[in-house]
Amino acid sequence: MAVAEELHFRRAADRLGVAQPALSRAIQHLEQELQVRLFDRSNRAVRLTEAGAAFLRGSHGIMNVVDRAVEETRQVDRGQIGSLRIGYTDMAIGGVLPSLLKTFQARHRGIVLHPHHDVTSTQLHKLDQGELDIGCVTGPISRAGYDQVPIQSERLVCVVYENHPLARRGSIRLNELAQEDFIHGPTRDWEHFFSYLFPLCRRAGFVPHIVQEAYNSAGILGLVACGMGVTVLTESVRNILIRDLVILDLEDVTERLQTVALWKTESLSGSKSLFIDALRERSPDMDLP
Amino acid sequence: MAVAEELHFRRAADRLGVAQPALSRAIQHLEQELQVRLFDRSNRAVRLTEAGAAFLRGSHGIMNVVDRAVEETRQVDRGQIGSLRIGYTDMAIGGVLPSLLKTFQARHRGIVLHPHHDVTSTQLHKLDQGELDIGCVTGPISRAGYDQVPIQSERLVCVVYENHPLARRGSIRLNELAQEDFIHGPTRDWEHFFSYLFPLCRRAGFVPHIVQEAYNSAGILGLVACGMGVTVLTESVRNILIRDLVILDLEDVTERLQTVALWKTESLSGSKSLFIDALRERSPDMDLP
DNA sequence: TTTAATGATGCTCTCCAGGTATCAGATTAG
DNA sequence: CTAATCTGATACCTGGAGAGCATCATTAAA
Repeated sequence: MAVAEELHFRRAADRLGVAQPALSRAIQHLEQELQVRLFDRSNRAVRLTEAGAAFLRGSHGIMNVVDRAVEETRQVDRGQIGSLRIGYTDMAIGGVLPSLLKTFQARHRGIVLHPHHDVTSTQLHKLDQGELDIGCVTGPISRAGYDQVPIQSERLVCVVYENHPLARRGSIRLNELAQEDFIHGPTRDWEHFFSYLFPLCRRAGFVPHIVQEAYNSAGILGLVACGMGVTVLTESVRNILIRDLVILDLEDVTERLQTVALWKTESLSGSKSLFIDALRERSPDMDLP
Repeated sequence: MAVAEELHFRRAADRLGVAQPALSRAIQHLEQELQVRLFDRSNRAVRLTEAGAAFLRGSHGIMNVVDRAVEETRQVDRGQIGSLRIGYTDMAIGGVLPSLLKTFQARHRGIVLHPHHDVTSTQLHKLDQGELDIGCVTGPISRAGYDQVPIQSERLVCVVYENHPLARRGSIRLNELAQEDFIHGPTRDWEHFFSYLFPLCRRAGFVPHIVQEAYNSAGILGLVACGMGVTVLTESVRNILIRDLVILDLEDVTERLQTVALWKTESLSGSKSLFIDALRERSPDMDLP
């Protein structure tokens, strides 16, 4: 490229910081390898052949592609560009996660976020399989080879329909629900949530009488609104405004449902650690039991 | 790329035909130069980092661009692709040149032809300046550093309007035009053509009485059709059918107007010599005086 | 505990790229 | 017409990058 631009071996060699003979031979080797004459050179003048001009264009292209590849690699390494597959539960997406994703996205335009809605157990499986980079699950989780950061901690609340006898109370105690019909999520999928809720009910002296299982939070709330029963969910449901529903605090339940971000300790890539940094920054004081 | 595909240094080294330590160090050097870790390698497993995956994609791109640059360069060298700037005169474009360009184009799809309409003197100038690759001019031309091939040789004919006294004759002698009004092209530009015609008239005993100059062949024929005068052109005007015009042979003019293709002897590129080969093939027996 | 597998490291040697000096051909100066 | 100058090519030599061999270090499997 230097010779093509200077059309003068000595000047090109000066520009490249090598001696002129070295450059002459370099060009000779190149021509030999390509089996194409790139320069017409008499003792007095150097000119590009047509093929040489074509190769000059090609060389510019090569330099561009190489530079871009290197630059992109470095950016990926620094996490400036990349992609993250992030799992989330109903609680996570109903709580802090949306604003968290939004601010992260605004700060790191080059990172493409791929959110996946899955319950905790599915997310754990996908993390194992490498199908997710970060899971946002009901925790805390202690799992070999995984690290976690808490992202939210919610009280439980009771949701009833507007005409329910308890609807005007504002807050109740958990044992007041002993005789109520419960609507809840699918037992198999929501095991992590139930493993929180059921011990609390047992402590309050009853086993919840589940009359209906819905497929997800929205379904549960819909069934509650129809008057088919009540439910206990996390306080993030306050963010969802639904007519005919009333949310009641549970006075005697101080336990909080943790939602944690979870990732394989190994293979901490640039974008992943940037995301985790953002999580840590957001909840510096929140600590796990 | 081999390591990234095999995820195994020894196998990759085998594939590349080098020893494993050499490959290990090559990767180390690459990582050092990029300042980016491309592989996570324990003693038991090799995996691409995210940056490594990015660089693998980049490398594929680089290989493609390099291969394409080399291939394109070779094709240009062989003349399989390229571009040719070809000048032509009214006579050339009225005669064999169109079919010549057409067959050449059909045979060499990769070569882009750029025709430029110019009179002989302009073409010569542009050839000197390197603004044309091949000129098709009124010849023969003897010019240092240039080669030529004849592409057509035409008789002169007289063109008159339909009601002209000579119109029914079919053929005439040149001196019968002694008293006629002549229409002709611009004296300055058509010097090459005039340098043929005027000596013939002088030999026939008269100096043509030019009453009107048009800008080009079409203009001349238009003025002739209007009855403003007659003209002498080459027989290629037979290819242009214009109402109200009659073409007469000139019995006593055996001289022929040569049109030749002309190019700088030096810098014979692939596509240029292919074009010249095609010209030579087309007129193998036509010889210049 | 031993064995096998696998990447990293140390050492040696080769050979290619680069440097210096010079040649060969062409243009310019006087 | 000769000398000077310019410019790319060639001859020869040297140093260092890179290749191979032997071996180490670590880990998983037997």
